[in-house]
Amino acid sequence: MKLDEAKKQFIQTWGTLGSEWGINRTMAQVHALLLISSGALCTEDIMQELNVSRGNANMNLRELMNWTLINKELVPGDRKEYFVAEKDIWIIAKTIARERKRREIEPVLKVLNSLKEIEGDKKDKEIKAFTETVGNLSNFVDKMDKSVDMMLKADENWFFGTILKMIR
Amino acid sequence: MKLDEAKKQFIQTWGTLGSEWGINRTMAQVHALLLISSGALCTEDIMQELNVSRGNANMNLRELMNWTLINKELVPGDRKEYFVAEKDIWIIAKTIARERKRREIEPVLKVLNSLKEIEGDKKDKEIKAFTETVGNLSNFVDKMDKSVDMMLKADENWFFGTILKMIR
DNA sequence: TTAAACTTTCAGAAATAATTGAAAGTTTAA
DNA sequence: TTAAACTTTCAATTATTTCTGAAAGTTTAA
Repeated sequence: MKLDEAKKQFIQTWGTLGSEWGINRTMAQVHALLLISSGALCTEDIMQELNVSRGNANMNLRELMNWTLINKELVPGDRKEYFVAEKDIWIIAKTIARERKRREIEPVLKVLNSLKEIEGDKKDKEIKAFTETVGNLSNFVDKMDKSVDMMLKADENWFFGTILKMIR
Repeated sequence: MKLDEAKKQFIQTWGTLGSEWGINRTMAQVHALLLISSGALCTEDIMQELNVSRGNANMNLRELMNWTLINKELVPGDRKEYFVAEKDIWIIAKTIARERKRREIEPVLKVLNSLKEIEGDKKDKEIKAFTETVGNLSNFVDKMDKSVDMMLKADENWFFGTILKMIR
């Protein structure tokens, strides 16, 4: 396969995966493009490669910076801003895990905890069913949260080494 | 807090989390409702509790059955179909992991593997950057995939026990 | 049979999310 | 200063996803 065709497919695939996981398709595509580029790209490059408007490119670049998945890079003697993606997949994975934990898991955990105490007869089966599910879920999400913390501190080889030798 | 208010909040929270993770909000809400109900509910119940149309309720119930997160339950002497959710959180987590792996991770892995071989000069820096990122990513996704397989075979206590004692 | 009870379908409507592009804002070199 | 080079904003538009509800389809009891 030719490089250009392969790039297109990669960008397309990554965009689709992103949107299946609740991430704006273009943001995922910009990320994909920067991931496979050898050097830094400017807004203009991204507009051309992905056929998107300046506003769209700018917005998603900013968002990727919020996620700390890309960085600005200055080219001496050039006023334009250039962007590079972090290329280390383990660092990328940890960054995404950290952000989603912060934005999504932690708020849910707070709500779940606040729902543990319900007024009324503790023998009532509706109250029992609710309390039990919320309790189990909160317990589970808490363990997930702690597992993510663990992963965030871990070294890649040690992490997968330990996980993968668990069974085989 | 009163049960009714707590139920509302739970359903709302779960719906929001679902849509952040690329799952239809209503599907997540129907699931939430069934998770905290003590008995089986029929389509009518769901339409009322969530204020959704018959078509919407039906569609999302079917989808939840596809995911095997809920089951039909027959009530003797009643022609209506009733639905119950699996309540064991570990089983739910494994079901979701298994489905997302099958629907999303595996297809991506196939594409990544097909993109490893690129025509052209292997010294060219564009080709090098592409091949390296795709290689690393494919390697990483593969390990993720195997980790999910491991989790799918594991017992909850052993799984979290092992993970959580890794650091602390 | 048949008709009531129930489930499914799907075209159109509504809601939500993403995108455009031109104007406003900012920075920099001279 | 100032004007060219660049970035950001945002109202309006477009695209995508979800939902509705009536009609069609199916099952069952009598």
